[in-house]
Amino acid sequence: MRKEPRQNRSRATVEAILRAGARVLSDAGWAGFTTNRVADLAGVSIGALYQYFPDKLSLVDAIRRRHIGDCLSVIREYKDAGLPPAQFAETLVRAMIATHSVYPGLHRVLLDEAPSSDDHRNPNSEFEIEYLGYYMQAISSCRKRGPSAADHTTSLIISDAIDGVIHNAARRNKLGDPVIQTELARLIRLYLEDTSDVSAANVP
Amino acid sequence: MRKEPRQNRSRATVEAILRAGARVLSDAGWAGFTTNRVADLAGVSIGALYQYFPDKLSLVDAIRRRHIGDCLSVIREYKDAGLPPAQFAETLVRAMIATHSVYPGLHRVLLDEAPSSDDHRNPNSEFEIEYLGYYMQAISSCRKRGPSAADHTTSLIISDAIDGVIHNAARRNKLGDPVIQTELARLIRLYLEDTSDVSAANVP
Amino acid sequence: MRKEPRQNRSRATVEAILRAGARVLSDAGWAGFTTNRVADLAGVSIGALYQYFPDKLSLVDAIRRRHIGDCLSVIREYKDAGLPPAQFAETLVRAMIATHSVYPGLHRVLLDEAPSSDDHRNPNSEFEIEYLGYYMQAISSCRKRGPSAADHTTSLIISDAIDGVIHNAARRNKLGDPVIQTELARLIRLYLEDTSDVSAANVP
Amino acid sequence: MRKEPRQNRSRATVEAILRAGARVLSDAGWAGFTTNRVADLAGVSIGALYQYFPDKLSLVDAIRRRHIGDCLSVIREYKDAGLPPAQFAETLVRAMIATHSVYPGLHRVLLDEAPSSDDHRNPNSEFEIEYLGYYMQAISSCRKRGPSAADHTTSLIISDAIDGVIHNAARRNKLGDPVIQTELARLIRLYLEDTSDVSAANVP
DNA sequence: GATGAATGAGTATTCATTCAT
DNA sequence: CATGAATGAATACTCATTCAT
Repeated sequence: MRKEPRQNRSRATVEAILRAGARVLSDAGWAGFTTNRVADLAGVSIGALYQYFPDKLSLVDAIRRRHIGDCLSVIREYKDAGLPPAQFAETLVRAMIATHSVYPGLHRVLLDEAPSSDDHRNPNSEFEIEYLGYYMQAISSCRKRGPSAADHTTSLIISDAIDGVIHNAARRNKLGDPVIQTELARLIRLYLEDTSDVSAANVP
Repeated sequence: MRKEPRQNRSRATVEAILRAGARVLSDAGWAGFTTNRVADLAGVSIGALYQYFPDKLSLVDAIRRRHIGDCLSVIREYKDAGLPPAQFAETLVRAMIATHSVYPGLHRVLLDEAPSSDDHRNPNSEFEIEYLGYYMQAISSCRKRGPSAADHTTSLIISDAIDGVIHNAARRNKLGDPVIQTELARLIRLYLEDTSDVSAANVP
Repeated sequence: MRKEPRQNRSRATVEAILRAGARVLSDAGWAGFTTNRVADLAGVSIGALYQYFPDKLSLVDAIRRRHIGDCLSVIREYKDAGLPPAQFAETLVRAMIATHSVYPGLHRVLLDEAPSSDDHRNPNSEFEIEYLGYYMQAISSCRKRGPSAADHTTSLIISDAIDGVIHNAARRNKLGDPVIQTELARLIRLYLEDTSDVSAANVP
Repeated sequence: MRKEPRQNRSRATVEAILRAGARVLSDAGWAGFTTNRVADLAGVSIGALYQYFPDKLSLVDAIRRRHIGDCLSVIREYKDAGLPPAQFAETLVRAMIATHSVYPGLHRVLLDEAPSSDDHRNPNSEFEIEYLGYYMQAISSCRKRGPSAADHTTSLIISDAIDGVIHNAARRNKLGDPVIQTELARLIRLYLEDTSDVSAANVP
């Protein structure tokens, strides 16, 4: 950020810009994300936007930092709870859907479309590593045993399947449908409960 | 399309443009998809491109029509085969991954980023109806029973979970990883085999 | 200037702004001379700058007035000294170099790049008239005779040649080189000593 | 340049842009040099300008390359002629004035104001080295003796004095004045003819 | 008075599309 | 028919200047 907002007025401005930016990204995608449109929607002048964000990329980075923080919070909250698979799946799915409900398209646009200074698309980006790390902890905690090498693959499958279902539900405007939520949770539960998997081989 | 290519040369030109377009969409996304870039890569002049496609949208529509046709073929092929869940899941996943391997990013860009004249995002678009219809047939065929209302939800969950896993694998350059393929198939198989689901309630 | 600074604090503020302005003009040229940058460097707020200077032009005019005053002082000091050509040239060159050493680029930027309300580029500007007038006096005093019409041309040649050599030395970071100083003085001396010139014709 | 003009039409476009650019730089300086203004004056659209020049800097570089070529030609032409000082000075000054007469402000703007990719301001820029090299050859050729280390300083003084007088004459709209030309030539001749200089020490 | 947040006209650059050759 | 030069609306970003606090 170009400069730290000190007065109340400027903090409100920055907040409005971030909200408007998330809205525009979610609704119009990266191609429709123009700085003038964001400023308009935020109700500030284009100059005000550039007081705080030196360029378009830094704005989208700020929006991403905030959104990724939200995503990490969700999984971080349950990673050590030791809930049984049925409850873990149910809780995780509900929380993820809630996180994606305000700006349904935001996650996809931030991860797939929008460019980034730190390349978060990289499988070794800080975000991916932290995110999958939490998932692996959650899985071993859920299965009441120590970590296993195969948990990495399990994490990928679970997080990506959830991602796919939520993202397509958002596309179809069905994020609020309780049947989707129940069935997605069932998909995850069945996968977690099955012990005939490759990971079993690694746990003596 | 502005005019039907009749001569061989014209057909080759159109083919080159479509291939180049798919490549650019897959590699550079909608934001990097410029008509001049496509013409360059296709080895034709920008004027030639506009001979066959009246505007950018008609070009992306043509690319989409072709890609969607490929996707439909995959599921259409197995919808009446009556394979047991394990084999159906295995076969379906393998075929889907193969379909996405030539232009790994194309599917996502076409469905999520690129605008469209006929709104294919619409849950009632021709494509979605046909696609999900095939899935529903495949599911009831797989379960050796007649169709059920709940098969619609099952179709959504399965197709969207596959979509999510494949798309993120592509993003991580892991589309060829056999472990991903096996585990994705297992996820789908477990879900199909479980009969404690809501759909059971709908079948007397 | 918008208002005369009366208190000590105000005078210090104005002084800081003028110094910062000269520094920025010298280092970054007219294109890099922004009011916010000057205010920053001066350690005052942009609002304070606009308290004393109603706009950017008035600021650059104030800087120019001060610099031109310094230049006039140099030549005014020696115009009636009646030094022989060798000493006059030596002294003049040394003093001119000293005057340009604090803000080496300032003179050029003020005269060539920066716009001005009173058009100082105009050959009939107050500054040019006074400056060349002093030169003409110095020349006739140096040659121990009365003024001549041709002294105007001689003044132009001498002042412009000095200007060119000093300005290019500054550009090459060689303003401090004593060889440059010696040779420039020699150039001027030879020209002043030569009596076969047109000016001779004009003095009966 | 972004692409080589092949057809006649495009060669004319590039030529018009270069001429218009030189005119704008000369008349309005770097600060007034806007790409839209250049395109307007050239009678082409802004898009056409960017077909040939990828950005503003590349345009000013092209203008500079051409102008510097002209300057080098002048001195290159006389460097080996072996003319006596009086004629050499006369000829050089006349040619230099002619070169600066089409776009009187251009030289100053290109060397002092406009930024450059290859930093031609650098005393070690290709241009400076070649330019001063020619001057040194011309001086030793003019003095009918071999090269001397002090010729470097002599070159600086002569070229910079000429630069200063021409540039200020241009500023005063007096480039065409024959008295200026005569007197400038005299200044240079006297300096070249004087053998009491430091360079004498280096010639046994 | 002093501050610095906000404004918005102006500038560089891109890219879909047209049309003379 | 094919080519590629030309067009110009749209978009990112800057900076002189104002004014609420």
